[in-house]
Amino acid sequence: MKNEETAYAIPVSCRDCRMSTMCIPLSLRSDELYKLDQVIQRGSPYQTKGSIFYCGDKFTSAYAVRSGSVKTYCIDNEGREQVTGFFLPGEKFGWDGLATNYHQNTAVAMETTSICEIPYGQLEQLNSTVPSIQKHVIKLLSKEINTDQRLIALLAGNSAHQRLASLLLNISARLAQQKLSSTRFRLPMSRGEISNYLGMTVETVSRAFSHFQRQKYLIVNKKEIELIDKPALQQLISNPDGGH
Amino acid sequence: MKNEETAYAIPVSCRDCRMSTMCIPLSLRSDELYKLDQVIQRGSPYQTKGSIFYCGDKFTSAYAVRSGSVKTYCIDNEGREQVTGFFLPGEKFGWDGLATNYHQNTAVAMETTSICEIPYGQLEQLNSTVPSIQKHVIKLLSKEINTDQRLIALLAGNSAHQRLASLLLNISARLAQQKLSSTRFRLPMSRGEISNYLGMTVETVSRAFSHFQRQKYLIVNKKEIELIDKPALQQLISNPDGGH
DNA sequence: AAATCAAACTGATTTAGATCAACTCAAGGT
DNA sequence: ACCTTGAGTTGATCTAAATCAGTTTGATTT
Repeated sequence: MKNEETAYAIPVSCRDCRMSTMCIPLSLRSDELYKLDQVIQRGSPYQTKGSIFYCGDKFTSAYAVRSGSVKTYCIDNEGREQVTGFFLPGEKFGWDGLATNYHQNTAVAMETTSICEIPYGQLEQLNSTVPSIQKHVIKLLSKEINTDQRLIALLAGNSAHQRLASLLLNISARLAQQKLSSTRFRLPMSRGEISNYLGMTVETVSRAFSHFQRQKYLIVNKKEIELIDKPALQQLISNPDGGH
Repeated sequence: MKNEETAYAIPVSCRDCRMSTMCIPLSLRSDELYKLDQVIQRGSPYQTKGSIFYCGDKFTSAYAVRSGSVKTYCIDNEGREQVTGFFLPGEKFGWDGLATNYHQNTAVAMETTSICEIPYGQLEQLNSTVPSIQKHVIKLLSKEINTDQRLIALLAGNSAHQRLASLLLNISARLAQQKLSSTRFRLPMSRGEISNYLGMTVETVSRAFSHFQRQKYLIVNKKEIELIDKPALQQLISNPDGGH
């Protein structure tokens, strides 16, 4: 195991978890937190490419990333994989199965990853004693809708360069929320995963990175990224002639 | 007013509404239905291009289409409109504001349209006496996530022809759910709205329609559509060489 | 009925990005 | 150390769809 930073002891309670400042517990009182704690399961870490759940599995739990990262993807009509989301530490995923009771996506760890599992049935029972939880679930779902709709807008109306710039700034902002560096980071996903997510080819992603580097917007070395001119990237997205 | 079919009396209760078979009331007992009825507001119809709510409005209600049709759109970074959804009779919309308490979209009637308004605050209060309602809301949100993710997959991995074919078959299926003809129908949205939604230009939409007609997949006359070879359209989506 | 205006269609041309094809580089495996 | 393998980059070519430029149609106004 090479990812030293993920090989730490599994926290025994939400209170000890460094994610707690942006996780569900945020909105809970101490006694409520205790009840949630009893319900959340903390398994051993997933290896790279390890599946957390498969498309078609019965929906029993939602999940939160504690460390590492996860992608979700679905298989469209004739067999092609379509990446639907990337999830970084502190982010929740797996709610897609709630409507049908079966997961509509497969979730896979993109690196060594620790996960909190939130069994939904037990969460629902908690609802009677901790009503704020269901509200929280609704907020999470609604947030997911907002995220998806932003992606729809990105895909429908933007050029390849704009899409990649958006993704990079988006990841940067999400890392900032976790108090991690928003200018220097390691992309957990491969070029292929990026291209699939953004609806383009690997070659175009690669050329876009090279172009950004030539323009001195960033420095890229494989998955290592250093953003050196965020305003320029921002400008690229919102302003000029990139979209249709 | 030329749309005779929409100018009927406003139902006074969910029980009398022809949509009730696929609306929220579906899962309610008689006494629960009565309580819901007290809460839902039925205003006078909206005219074409009339706004139901604006992006940025405080979120107070979700909505259901009783007759007519609605589009939702948001404004992206620099001013461009992006259509995020089309809603047909029986379909619910407006949940997008739940996470932030402010609507992230503007909703506009695409023709003369009657709407049920579901005040969310009152719905939440109902929750204590009719717990199944909150479950229903969660299902609706989750369904919206599934819809959005299917659109993401469509936009990310499919050609212009495939996108249009998908939209047509999707609308066809949704009309079928309402016991309306799934082969002959009138599209409520303009070519411009379709092109925006599907991330292409009006010209490409128009040419795709012409192409489908030449291939005898359908007959198109402005907004009137008759699907004559659904299997061929289906084939086009799932099978051949359309995507990247 | 003529004039106006917007939506839709069609053709010609251009272009962003896909496809095809090498090549480089780093990580394991033997 | 050598071979394999897969991810990533780069170049050359091709094509789907954008853009540009009318034309057609149908609704609305005068």
